[in-house]
This record gives sequence, structure tokens and C-alpha cells, in this order.
Amino acid sequence: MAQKGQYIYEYPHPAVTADCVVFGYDGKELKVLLIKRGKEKEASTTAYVGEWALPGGFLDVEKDKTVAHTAARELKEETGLKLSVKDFKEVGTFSDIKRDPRERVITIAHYALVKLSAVEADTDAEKAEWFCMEEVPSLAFDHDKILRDACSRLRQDIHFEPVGFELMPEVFTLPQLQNLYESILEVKFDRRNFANKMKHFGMLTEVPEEEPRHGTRTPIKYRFDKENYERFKAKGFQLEF
Amino acid sequence: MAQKGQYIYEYPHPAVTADCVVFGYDGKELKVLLIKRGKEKEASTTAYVGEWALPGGFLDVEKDKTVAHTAARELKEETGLKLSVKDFKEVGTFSDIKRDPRERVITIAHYALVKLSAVEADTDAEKAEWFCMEEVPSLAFDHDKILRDACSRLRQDIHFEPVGFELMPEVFTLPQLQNLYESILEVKFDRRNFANKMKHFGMLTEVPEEEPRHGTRTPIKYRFDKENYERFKAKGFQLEF
DNA sequence: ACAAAAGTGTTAGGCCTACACCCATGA
DNA sequence: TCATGGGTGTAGGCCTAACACTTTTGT
Repeated sequence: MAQKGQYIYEYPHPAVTADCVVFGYDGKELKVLLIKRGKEKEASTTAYVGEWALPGGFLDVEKDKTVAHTAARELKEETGLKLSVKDFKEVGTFSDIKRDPRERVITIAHYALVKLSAVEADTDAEKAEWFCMEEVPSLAFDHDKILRDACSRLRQDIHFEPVGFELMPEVFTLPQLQNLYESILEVKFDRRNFANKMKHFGMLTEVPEEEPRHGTRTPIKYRFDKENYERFKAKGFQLEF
Repeated sequence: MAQKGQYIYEYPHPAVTADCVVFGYDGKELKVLLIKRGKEKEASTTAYVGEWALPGGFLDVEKDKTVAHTAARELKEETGLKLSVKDFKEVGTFSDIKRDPRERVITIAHYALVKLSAVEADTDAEKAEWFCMEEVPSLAFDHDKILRDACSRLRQDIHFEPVGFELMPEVFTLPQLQNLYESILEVKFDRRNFANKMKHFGMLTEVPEEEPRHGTRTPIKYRFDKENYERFKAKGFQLEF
């Protein structure tokens, strides 16, 4: 790591951070990963200590190949979650002159989608916590706005990319998938129409039943068909909801 | 303006720039505004002198309220074009560690749409020039990639926003509008289908003929209907081409 | 009169939407 | 046996895509 206090420029430079909106889905509700802000390590003054915020942190000018690398690195450091750089999609830049009280900081917000079932155990419960979208507390800095923008970006993207793949567990049911779409888009769909459409895409493979049953009629389990997924992704498709 | 050589930070900071992809349409072809790079004013070393590049420049940490303000200010300084901050739409961040040979510079790319007929005279011909998309030379830095990304962003956006409004002259013909859509999307449409769709949106007002005629049958002139435009924009609409 | 560009309307097919009944399970 | 949740197919409407001929004007 670089030493302190020796970086001199002819003109003022802003600090640059990358923030992460990590969405997860547990089969019932869409969730987002937040951290509790502690004492700052990198800045001489502290800000928003004890408040909830999006994971994220400063660009390492010498080491981070891109800001997506910053996002991945900081997410790992702050929450324990290890994601690949390409899992991060850019949401946008937040550069308001007063958004950080300490110095001029511009942040590039990213979002990522994870299979909650697969990663929940990896998140460091000391510092990070999964929140339902409806229960998100008020956040530090302008992170409320960043989160809102990330949600709308996700809502846009779901029309053109099979986002379900990344959020759903390996094996899932149609009602779960429908519920995810309904959570993200905040609408309700007709069961039959939803099933028809999804099946017509040909991206679902039925999985033989092996699981214990519970509560009511056991729904059919599916798995995503990787091959067709790639074909569709390449072509770009249209989810006309 | 701030003095030189006095800005000290505890950790390294990147320089931040905003670049502008300004699209214009002359009724025939989609164009983009480029500048010829001269001697650098702000950096101690020069880079890409004499090459074509996108207009843009460094964030003024103390004065620019957001990076969109940087984009607007730099565009004005470098090309003479004065656009409103809200005319800039963000394309994305380009942060590759080696994208600028001088120091670490991350840039936030923006695009803007202008009525070429209305602003062509404002562009300072000493430094700036409008290029057809097919004749764009190879550009400085990673500006080729930025331009490509801006084009695809524009192609995306045209499906959801009546982008024609911002690029077309006040009074225009349906063939001109169709040609714009074809230029942006790089496809051909059926004249009748295109006319039907546009008319059904109800955003076009016929303008009585007064112009001189030339070459062949005189096309009907239209003007955009601001009121319906706003209604549509608010609702969000779908251009299903 | 001929070539070039512009205007116009109809039809077929596909996709979205709405809708009702039966089945399996647990209480 | 009842309540809950899951599965399935069809009919109508709308939007998209394909398509040919006539009008105007300049040469």
C-alpha cells in the first residue's frame, strides 16, 4: 500500500470511489447488501459513522485496473463477498460537489446480482447485512439515490437480459421466478402467461423431482439451459412485459 | 482559477475528466463533433497532439457542480457550443489504468443531441469539425471505444425516447425523420409502416407549405407537437422497430 | 414521357392479454 | 374436506410486417 502524505498535484484532484449495489434473491424477496460504517481508515476525518451504507471504497490509483476492479476489491474487503469483475454493471456516476462532507469525492456506482442461497454464508455478518428492499433504512451520503437508480437500472435491464439466471438458485420453480420478476418490476403477472412466455424462450430445463415436499402441491423444478441462454444473450432479446 | 503545485493528498488521486460525444443531424447523415488536439494547457506533458479527439476536459474540483457541468463547460471552451447541463446523458466511465499515458485519468463519457442546422454556425471551425459517422478518423486515447459505446447507447435510447425531437430541425419531413432512424439503427424501414407508426403517436403537426421546392415531389413538412411529446416522455413509450 | 421521390391502406400472422378449471398436498 | 398453491390451453385484439400503385416534379 502507498505511503501517506506525499501526493502532490498541480491542480486539485477529486477522490474517486466505486460503490456496489448487490442484489440477492432468496426465492421470496429481493434483497440488497448493506454495511455498517465504522471508523474511517483512509480519511483523516470520519463521516456517517454507524450509519448503513452501500459497500464501496476508494480507487487504488496504482493497482485497480478499472473502477470495476475497485468495486470488486472493496466488496470483498467490506463484506467478504468475492465476485468477478465482470459481474459488476455500471449504474452511473454521482459527482455532486457536496455529496461527501470531507472532500470532493465522485463515485461510480455499480450493481451486481448474486445467488443469495450460494453466497449468504460468505457475507461477514459482523459488518454486512442483507435487507429486503422495503426495509432498507436511510443510508449514508447519497446512497439512497444511488440505490434508487440501481433499482431502475435493474428494472430496465430485466427487459433485455435474462437477469433471472444470475439471481435464481441453480434449481428453482416457476413461481419463484415469477415472484422475482414481480419483485423487481413491482407488478403482478398472470401465472399462465408468465409460464407460457418463459417456456417459449426455451431456456428452461425441467429437473427431476428429488426434494422433500412441503406445504402444498410440489412445484416443478427447473434449471437454466446455459446453451440457449448464451444464444439469447448474444442476440439480445425482448421481454415484453 | 486555482494556483499550481500546491495540492497535496494523503493518498494518490486520479484526474477526472468529462468527455462529450455530440451528435448532430443535417437531414441526411448523422454526424459527430470532434476537436483537433493542440498543446496541453493543464498538463506538464502533452499527449496525442494534432490528433482528433472528443471534446472534453478536466473536472474543476472547486467549481463544477457535477461532471455534467464539466462536460458542458469544456464543450463550450473547446468548440464554442453552448449546451445546457441537462442535455448531457451519461454513457459510462472509462477508467483503464493505462488509458492516458501521462497520469491516471478516468473519464466519464456523455452524449448530447443537437439540431445541427441551429448550431453549426456556433462551432469554432478553428478547432472543431463535424464528421459523418463513416468518416470518423482514428481518435486519441480510447475515444474510439467511447464513441462506439455512445453510439450503442443512442441506439438503445431511441427505442424509448423520442430522440428525433432533439436532433431534427424545427421543421422536417417524414423521409428525413425516417432517414435519421435508419442512420442511427443502421437498418432500413418500410416507408408506409414508418409513417403509420409515427402518425399514430400523434406527436407530429403538419406545417403549411411555404418552402421552395426542389428535385422531385415536395414532401409534407412537420413540426413536433411539444405537448404530446411531454405526455409521451412522461409515460415512457416503446418504439418497436 | 420518363425517372425519382413521396404519399397512401389493407391483410395476414404473431404476440400479449384475459380468463376458468383441475390437481396435489397439508391441515 | 377444505384451503392453498400449482399446473394447463384457448380465444380475441392489437401491433408488426409485408406489400403495389398513384402523384408530383424536374429533366
